[in-house]
Amino acid sequence: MSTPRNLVIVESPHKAKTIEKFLGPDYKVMSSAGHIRDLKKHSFSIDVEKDFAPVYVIPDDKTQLVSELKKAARQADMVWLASDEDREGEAIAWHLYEVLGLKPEKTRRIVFHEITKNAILHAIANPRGIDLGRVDAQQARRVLDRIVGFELSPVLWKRLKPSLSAGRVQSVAVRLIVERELEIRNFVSEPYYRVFGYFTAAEGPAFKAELSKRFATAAEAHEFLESCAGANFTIGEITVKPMRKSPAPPFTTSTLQQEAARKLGFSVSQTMMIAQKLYENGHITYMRTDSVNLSQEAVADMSREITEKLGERYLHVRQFHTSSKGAQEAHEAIRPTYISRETLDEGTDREKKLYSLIRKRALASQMADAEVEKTTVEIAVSGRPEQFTATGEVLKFDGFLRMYLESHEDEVLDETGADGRLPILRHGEALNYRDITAIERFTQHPPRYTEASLVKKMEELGIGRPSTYAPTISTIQQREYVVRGEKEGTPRDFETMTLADGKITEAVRTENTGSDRGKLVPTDIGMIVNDFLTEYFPDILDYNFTARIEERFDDIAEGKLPWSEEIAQFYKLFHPAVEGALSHKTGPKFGERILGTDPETGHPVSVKIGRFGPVVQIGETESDEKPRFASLRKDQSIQDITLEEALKLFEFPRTLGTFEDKDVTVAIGRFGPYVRHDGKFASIPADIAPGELTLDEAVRLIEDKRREEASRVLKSFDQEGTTQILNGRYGPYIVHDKKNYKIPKSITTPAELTLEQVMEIVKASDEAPAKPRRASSRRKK
DNA sequence: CAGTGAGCGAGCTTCCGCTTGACTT
Repeated sequence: MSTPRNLVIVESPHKAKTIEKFLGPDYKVMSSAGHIRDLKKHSFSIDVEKDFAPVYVIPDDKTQLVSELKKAARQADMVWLASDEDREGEAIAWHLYEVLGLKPEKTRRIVFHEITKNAILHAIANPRGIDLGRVDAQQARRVLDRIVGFELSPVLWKRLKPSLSAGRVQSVAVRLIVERELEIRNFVSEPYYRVFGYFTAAEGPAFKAELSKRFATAAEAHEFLESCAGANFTIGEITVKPMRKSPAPPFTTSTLQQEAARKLGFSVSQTMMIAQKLYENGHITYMRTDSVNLSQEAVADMSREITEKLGERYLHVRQFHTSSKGAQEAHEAIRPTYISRETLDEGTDREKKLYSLIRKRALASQMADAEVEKTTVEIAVSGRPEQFTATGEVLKFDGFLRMYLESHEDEVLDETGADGRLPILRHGEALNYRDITAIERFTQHPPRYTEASLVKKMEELGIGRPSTYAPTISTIQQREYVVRGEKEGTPRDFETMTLADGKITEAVRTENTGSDRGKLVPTDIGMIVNDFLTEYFPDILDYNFTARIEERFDDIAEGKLPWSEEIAQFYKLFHPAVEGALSHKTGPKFGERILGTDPETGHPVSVKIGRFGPVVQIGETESDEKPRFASLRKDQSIQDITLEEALKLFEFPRTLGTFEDKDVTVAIGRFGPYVRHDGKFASIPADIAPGELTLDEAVRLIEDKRREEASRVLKSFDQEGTTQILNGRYGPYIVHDKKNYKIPKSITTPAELTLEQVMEIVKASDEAPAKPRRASSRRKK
């Protein structure tokens, strides 16, 4: 077998495989699997004194790959660096050139934005050199992010809490969430009344209309209904307007994440994992992209598909242009690789659903506008200045809607029923009312961010990249700056008044309000870290910081200024701010609140962020007496905890008395209140207040727990309990050597298993190939 | 997935963007 004379290096192994097929036996295609070199992971690795010289290393998990690339490069007559045409891709090409020790005459830099044979052949026919300007811009980006992250984070460790982190992207993401929460907190919801009427004309069914005016009070609404009782209703102006709706562009990473969340309920990281699978299996193009562009081949295929399946009338070839800040458009939009594949017959359910969403969105983008006829009818009320308005929409031509309907984040349930068809109505025609209802509504605070809407906002601000949206969202949750809300909300009454047959009846109905379930909510730590950073580093936390710095990177790319100069200018302002923030101030800790004094000891009581999170402290650290500490419960907040609530936290641990000659104590632990006795623990159920727990109740809990433990052991094979069959929350399972094993479904009477059978299951399970770990699993430290 | 339960005197922690595997609690 002769060795190919050409080596092509791309970023993704899957891309390499595809391309190799296009290029024939003269070409070997390998991949770098992303960056092959970076700043050291655990050290600053930037020499501030020497023009910010970066110390690059090849990470351990890349050394083997790099040596393979080196070997292949030596054997080739020509090496084609085919990393992506964006800033990072250019840097990857340069690192490859440096690390592999390539020679200029044996190296070419090529780029393509689509994985099609033509695009690649065209690229090979039109090589260029490495764009060092762009490489420098990347180095500046990299160095800046390292400086910001590695200088800010230690400030947080010293002033607030160890292991915290800050960065150009994550800190701004947290800020968005914190500020939204403050808006919500300060929002005062006002009630108002909307009025809906159902009317009938001479012919046809009743139709719905809404009063153009909203009333501020129940009295005004009532008065209006009263005057309706004896009023005449007459059709006023009728306007008929043709309208067109256009399809959305095909998916980018960000829009895919948003729509998959709304339409399929996927989290941002789930979407990316599923998309990765689809990509690896060759079903879709690359899933980390900011481009809405489609290759000519793809457009041609889609045109054919639309014309064949739906007819010429449905086709409308369009070119979309990206509007998002900082887009680098190294790839195509996300689309199916074979558009005629309507559904997948392999893969998981979720893969199939996501594929179909991607396909429909891509196809719809090349389809005709939908045509709608919108009719607006005004209805006058005699003796009143207010008017009702009825709207009807008739779809004249469905166009792209046949394929795909985009959904919107803040979709308010439309209570006007606007999409219905109105009966035939004439100007001046008299109407009868069937019923008219005034409903109390409340003004709404702005919505909390979801993962998906946060990604949308970040993209608008140009913060983060397609490859980092999902990781950033999990970082800010791992640091516990932000949690997904769990509050179910509370019921709220609202009034309704209905006029029918000349009589007004009133009723009170109930709705749920204030739920933050699944939404992103800042924690105490998130709030205080944000306050701290915005106070000391307002420039970095500015929503436009990234956009501004991107302009500087553009200057660097154009060669207007050496990158180290640019960084030096930044550092001159930034570093003193770091020193300032570090300079230790005496007095209360940042974000600390003094609640008052402890009536028993007279010592000050305060709440703040402690080593392990929010904590109440009685007494001062400097005093001779040791201060006492107690953690806040999960549902309590530094912002609004009262002195009484704080003092209550010190009621535990408390000894209730003795049982069987051993102390019975009640305490609050990491997982809620519990009773402790003789080295054993029993949780206190949520419906018993731990403060009011009596010794009798505690003993009962201990006995319950003993019973539960006794029934937990189905069978024990030895005294020490190294091998047992236990009854768990999810049915029986085996414990052997402190590891848990699943009992195969085929065994219906697990209590009758023999030791031999148990050991067989253990052995089989130990030898089984490791199951892929669910990436969504949150790592508890 | 399978059960937990402290303390504020260890040492370590940390960034953003490219990209995939490796691997038990």
